Amino acid sequence: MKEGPDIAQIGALIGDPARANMLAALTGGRALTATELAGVGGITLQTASTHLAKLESGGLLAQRKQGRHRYFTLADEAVARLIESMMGFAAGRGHLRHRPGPKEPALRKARICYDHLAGDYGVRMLDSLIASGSIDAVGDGLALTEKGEGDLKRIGIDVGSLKSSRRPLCRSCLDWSERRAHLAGSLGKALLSSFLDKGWARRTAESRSILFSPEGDRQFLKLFPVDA
Amino acid sequence: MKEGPDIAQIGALIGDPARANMLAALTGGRALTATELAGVGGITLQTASTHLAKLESGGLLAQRKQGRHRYFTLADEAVARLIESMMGFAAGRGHLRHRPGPKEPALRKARICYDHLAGDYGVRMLDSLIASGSIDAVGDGLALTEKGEGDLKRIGIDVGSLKSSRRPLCRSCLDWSERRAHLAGSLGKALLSSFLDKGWARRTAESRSILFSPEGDRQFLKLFPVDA
DNA sequence: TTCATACTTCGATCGTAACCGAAGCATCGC
DNA sequence: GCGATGCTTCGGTTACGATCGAAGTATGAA
Repeated sequence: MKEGPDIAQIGALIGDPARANMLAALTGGRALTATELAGVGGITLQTASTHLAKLESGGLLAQRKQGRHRYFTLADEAVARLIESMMGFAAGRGHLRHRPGPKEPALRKARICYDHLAGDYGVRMLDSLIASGSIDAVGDGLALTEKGEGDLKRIGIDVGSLKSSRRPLCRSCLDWSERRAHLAGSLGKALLSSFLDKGWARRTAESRSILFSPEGDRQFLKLFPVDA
Repeated sequence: MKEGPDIAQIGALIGDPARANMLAALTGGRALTATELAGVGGITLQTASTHLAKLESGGLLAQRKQGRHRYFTLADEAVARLIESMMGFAAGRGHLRHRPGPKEPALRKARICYDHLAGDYGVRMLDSLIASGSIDAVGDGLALTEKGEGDLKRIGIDVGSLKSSRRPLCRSCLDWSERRAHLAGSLGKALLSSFLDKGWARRTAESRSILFSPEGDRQFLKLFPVDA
């Protein structure tokens, strides 16, 4: 009867709409203050405070006080993966808060998923990397090929240093808007960082969407063609 | 604000202890009646009935009426994966309903995880398959090698027919008791089935544990040696 | 020191959902 | 037909937790 991990606790933590909204907002990867999170949760600061305390003691959030602000982030990448996988699941069941129409077109085109690129552009990038033979889709997983390592070095990404990290290089992550996989893992992070560094795109202050500049858009589409 | 899938709904569904227990029980893969599920949930039949109705309308359960019984199963494999991934997550955080000690040794040794083998034996099997070169662990995923295909045929598993299925052949699944990966996917299912068919092991009526016969135990350990 | 901002804690209200007893259907065996 | 079993629906109670106003604490700015 009472065997195994307690799913109900974390289910209940995520099960409150206000808390779920906060967690989803933090999936954007950047640290947010209690006041900001109260905003996305649609609740007052007092209520948010108790919610945040619960989430923290439940191990889902980490906080870092800085001056009189209190910045919250997801506790680690495992939490981010859990939230994303629940999003993918919910999207597949049609549990949408919104009509799935093109209500937030920028968000569907390109957004940040914890630390890597998601949305139409994220899916396109992975498709293109697979089509060009830079990444092998083998079974359920992804693996970088030698050709891919060379190609990436050419656009300024040093795969060697990424390999030394404990975190997997390539990981596939289900995209809730496209319902297809995009590239996560340390390589996914490095690629997004490089786009931002190059000035091709920038993060927005309020939302999780990634805005490409006209020039960045052109470069991105050239670098990751479909039907390659 | 209101963008994306609704995590809170499914979180709330899983967040109730009675419902969580039922879902965890159904992770055992076999269909259970409403009365049985009431038992694992620790509630009366009436209460269970309303819970089950909610889970079904939430898309987590499927039911099949047979005579005057009503059999419930998880709606599909995606639900099973979600539950398992939440279990893995909860175990990693120390959210245990039980002390993590060897309280249920049989369960930790070998149990069913939806339709494949988990626990110490499940992890051992995958380790051994990788060590012998039957399965390649590449990046985040698993892939069957040619050698593996031959080895499996020799113990009576026709990989060809499995390949034709839409379901992935190999998938890695995080084991919550061992905190390491075991083999899921259609191959994981086929392997467990073959053990049961051969009479090496049998499922228990009440729990998710898999009981190996003395002879089956011997054969299994011989077939999947460690330090091979 | 004083005021303002950021946040937490307290206290009280309120709504919802979990729960079970009892009654109502449906199906099976006879 | 009859009773028994498996399950659902109804009604009413209860308990928990989400919520916010108000007051309290901490940090920074003037």
